[in-house]
Amino acid sequence: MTDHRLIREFFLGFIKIHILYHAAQAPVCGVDLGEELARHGYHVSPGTLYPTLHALERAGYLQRESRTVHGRRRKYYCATGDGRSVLQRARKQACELLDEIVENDG
Amino acid sequence: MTDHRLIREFFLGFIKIHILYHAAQAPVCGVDLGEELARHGYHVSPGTLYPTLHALERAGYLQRESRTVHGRRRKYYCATGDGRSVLQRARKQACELLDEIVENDG
DNA sequence: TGGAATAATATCACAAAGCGATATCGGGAA
DNA sequence: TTCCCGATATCGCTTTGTGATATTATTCCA
Repeated sequence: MTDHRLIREFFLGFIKIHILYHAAQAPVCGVDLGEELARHGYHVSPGTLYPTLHALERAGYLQRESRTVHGRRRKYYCATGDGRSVLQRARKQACELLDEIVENDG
Repeated sequence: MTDHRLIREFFLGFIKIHILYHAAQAPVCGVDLGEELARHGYHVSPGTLYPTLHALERAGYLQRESRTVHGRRRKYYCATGDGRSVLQRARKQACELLDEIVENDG
């Protein structure tokens, strides 16, 4: 395993939490998410992004809606109630993680 | 995919960051880590924990040392310099994640 | 009106990880 | 020795990650 890959594993969960967060703020489509995540330094290829969206939808955390925007067909995703609870839980656990690992900044 | 499994995916990275953190504080062995993680609500089976330790060691983030404690043979892991840099980076990214997703607590 | 180009999403194929179950290893006790 | 047990290691199967490629659907322009 390359270093690059192992480091990425650390943050795959972060990426999913980001997706849930954005879908809780406003409906978002795949390309939007790809660009938004890239702005945060997470480079996600379509082969990762779309299957992730499908999995989150299957799990009932995202709801999909087809729209045509500028003549392009897009799938917009919005967090469901369940999705928002999971996001809330992720917030809590991320806080706890930080509380612990930041106290001694070695 | 069950909900349980998908939720766990969110936090697998957290678990690895925890491991790196504890190994940066003091040398730790597998059983210690299992118990410590359980205290934080992360239940990690040996089939996950030990391969993870091996991967972190192969990547050069952990250094292993065999010790005999109370007549039992244990492998203690300590974060290397590279491991500490990666941990530092994880801290930074976790902070950024929280800064974003907490600002609007919907 | 073709039909090439483009945008957005979906899928394929392979490598790798997650994990419960099971095996192994090594020291102590008897 | 032999058995036991704590600790670690590995197996086998399922699932995920991902770059590359395909599919779908619309626009543009000769």
